[in-house]
Amino acid sequence: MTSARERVRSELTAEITAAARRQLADVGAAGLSLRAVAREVGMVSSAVYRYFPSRDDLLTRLIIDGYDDLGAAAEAADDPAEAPAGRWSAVCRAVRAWALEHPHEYALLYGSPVPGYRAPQDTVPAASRVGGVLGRILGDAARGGALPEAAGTRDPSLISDAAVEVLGGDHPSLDETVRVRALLAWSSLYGTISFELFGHFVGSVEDGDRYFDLAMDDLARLIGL
Amino acid sequence: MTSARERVRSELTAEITAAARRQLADVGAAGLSLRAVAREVGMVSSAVYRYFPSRDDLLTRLIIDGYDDLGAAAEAADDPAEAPAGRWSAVCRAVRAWALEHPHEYALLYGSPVPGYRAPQDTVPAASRVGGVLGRILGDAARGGALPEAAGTRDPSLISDAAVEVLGGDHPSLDETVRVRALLAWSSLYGTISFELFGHFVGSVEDGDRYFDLAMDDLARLIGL
DNA sequence: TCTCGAACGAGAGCACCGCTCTCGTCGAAG
DNA sequence: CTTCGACGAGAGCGGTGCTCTCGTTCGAGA
Repeated sequence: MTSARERVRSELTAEITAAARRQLADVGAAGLSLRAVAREVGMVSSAVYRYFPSRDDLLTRLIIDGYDDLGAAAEAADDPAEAPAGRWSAVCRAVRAWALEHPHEYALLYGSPVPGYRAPQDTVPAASRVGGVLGRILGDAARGGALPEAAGTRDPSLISDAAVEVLGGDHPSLDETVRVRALLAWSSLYGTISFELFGHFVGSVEDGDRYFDLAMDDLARLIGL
Repeated sequence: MTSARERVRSELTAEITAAARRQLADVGAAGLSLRAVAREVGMVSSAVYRYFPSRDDLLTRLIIDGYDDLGAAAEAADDPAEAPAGRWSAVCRAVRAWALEHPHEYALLYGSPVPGYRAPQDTVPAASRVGGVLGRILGDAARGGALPEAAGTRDPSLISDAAVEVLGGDHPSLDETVRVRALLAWSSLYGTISFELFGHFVGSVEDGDRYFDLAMDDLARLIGL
């Protein structure tokens, strides 16, 4: 039921986002210009507004695509047959590799929010894919008996039920203490990558690859994997 | 030996940076407009270029000031008479409090780099003040015997000599393993704050204050404090 | 004390930006 | 076949960073 008009519209939309993606990789989100994107696809700037109501909506599209691309990379790097600690390291390495390959996209996703704070609702499903992978590793480790028994405390006012579900759900090995550590490890992964990418490790860390592996091993131990 | 002209120049420079600081707090770094700053101080835009050669130089000034302000807050929060773990928590809390009070400045410091990657040289001394405080805590803990004996490994290609010096220098309780953990804890502090400030914890962490305290306690234990 | 150059503020202007509006055109649904 | 909506082009508005020029004014050296 797709008319020719709808097809050419979706093709043009894809072409615009592709051009925007290229420009994002070149000059970063701050330098992304809707007019330049229009020039690249051979349009006049006002015509682009038929497809994206504003520059920020175009950026939101790129954010969602970026989350999806990163999430796919993380999912592809996770082999459920491996041991939990190995899975954790592999996924962390994949996230870092993606960030190093797409620094401007990474900055768009995990750096300073760009506009008047983007609408989170649309980006949530794509944004939670990496967290989902990491949570699955934790849950599998718990169900596989790789985690020590926990004290079993549960404090509903600290971590949301949705996050508890993502972090492996209910299990004797999972309590608020290890869930806090899992969230901490999750954000620390991005803290490490951001520091490397944004230059805060310049002058301190000499061998980024080895430092990252050691740091992620420490985080795995922190969680108990 | 300061002529009247020099004095009025430094006063005007301060007035411009103050106006820019206010605008940064209002609309963020991306929305900071040199022309608006000029309007606020009652100048025409071209006159501001007598004091700052470009908008990015003005931003660099704000970055340095921000690092200094944050560093001062961290130093003020550190009481060397306290136990290492308590000092660590206090400094972490101070950094977070500063970030929550100055979200746009924090984003400017630790979010995506703004221009064509700022000149790091000028910002380095101010930027390393918080790291200096945390490193001092680690060194004091080692010299105070609060840390377990370490294996004593030293790998010069992993962490720079300058960073080793900041992280307490040479001591039997300090080896590459705990130094990696200290750097990890350092970046994790900012990873945690950034996730909270940039909205990545929305839907997961319900009680930000308590989560932060628990997470920082975990990091202190990771280092061995 | 006078002079001359440097510092300064103001203004015009350039190229670019996001975004809006209007106006022909063309395709597809009725 | 008609008609209406989607579409691209173009002009234009207000804003931006930045440059250049032009009088003015201040202050250091003669």
